[in-house]
Amino acid sequence: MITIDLDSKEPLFSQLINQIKKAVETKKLSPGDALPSIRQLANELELNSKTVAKAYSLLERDNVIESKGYRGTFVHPQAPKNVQVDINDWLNEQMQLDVARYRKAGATDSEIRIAFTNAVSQTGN
Amino acid sequence: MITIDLDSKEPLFSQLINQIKKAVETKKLSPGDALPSIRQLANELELNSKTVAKAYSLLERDNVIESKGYRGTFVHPQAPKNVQVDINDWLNEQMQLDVARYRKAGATDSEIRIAFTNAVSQTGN
DNA sequence: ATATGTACCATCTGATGTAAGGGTACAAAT
DNA sequence: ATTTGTACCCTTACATCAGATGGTACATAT
Repeated sequence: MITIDLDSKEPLFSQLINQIKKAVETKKLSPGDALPSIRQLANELELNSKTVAKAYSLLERDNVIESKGYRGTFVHPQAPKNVQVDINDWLNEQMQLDVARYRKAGATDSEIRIAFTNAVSQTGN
Repeated sequence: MITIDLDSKEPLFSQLINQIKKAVETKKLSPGDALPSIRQLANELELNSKTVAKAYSLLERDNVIESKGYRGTFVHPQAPKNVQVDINDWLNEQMQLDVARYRKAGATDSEIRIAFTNAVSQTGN
């Protein structure tokens, strides 16, 4: 059902995310459907469980799937809506605008990078 | 007049910038004063000319000094005003706000970093 | 016991960026 | 000829991060 291309430039966890999202779009996965457990899927695809866990946690953040602890992981009730929304698309747009703003103010790319590193690492996440 | 600490964590070009700015603040340097040429200063401080050139070009961008080509480099007429304005202060403030905005939207620090790298490197400088 | 998600610890590889140095060359002036 | 700023080329050392993997452990359930 899910295939992984080890030679792709696309990261493994990202391939997982996109394939699950596509499965929801194409109705191969419906709200409430159970997903394979992290360790199961990792075993089938011969991936590390941490890689699958990363994909799952990001999918859960975007409300595409729902973790129910010891009961397993399921497709989120609003998954069909939420697969359309990609936070990274929004993020890339905003970032382009912000960087353009910094450059227009005369900042060097190097200075912008340093300020960015400060903002991300200084302010705890 | 200018001293460089090779063991400081502060980059050499940055030490140069700050010392020249301070010299303007404390009136040791006045508008119109000639600065040592890039190669001269590099020789005196035993630095690479590229390092001094970097400091000078950043100081010129901030209108603290003024390059007059073959005639040399001079303190900018509005230097006393402009040494007060540090673009990096503004940059750090803005960046903090923007990153906070991204995080509030649910973005991972890793995703934020990737989007940032895209925005800076994809869009030509 | 076994399985669930989750949270830590750690390591490694590859990519990228900064800071700094070194070289070479140019036009425009003295 | 020499000096000015400036613009390229390339290299080195160092740091950080992404991606991925491995191990261990936990509470909560069946």
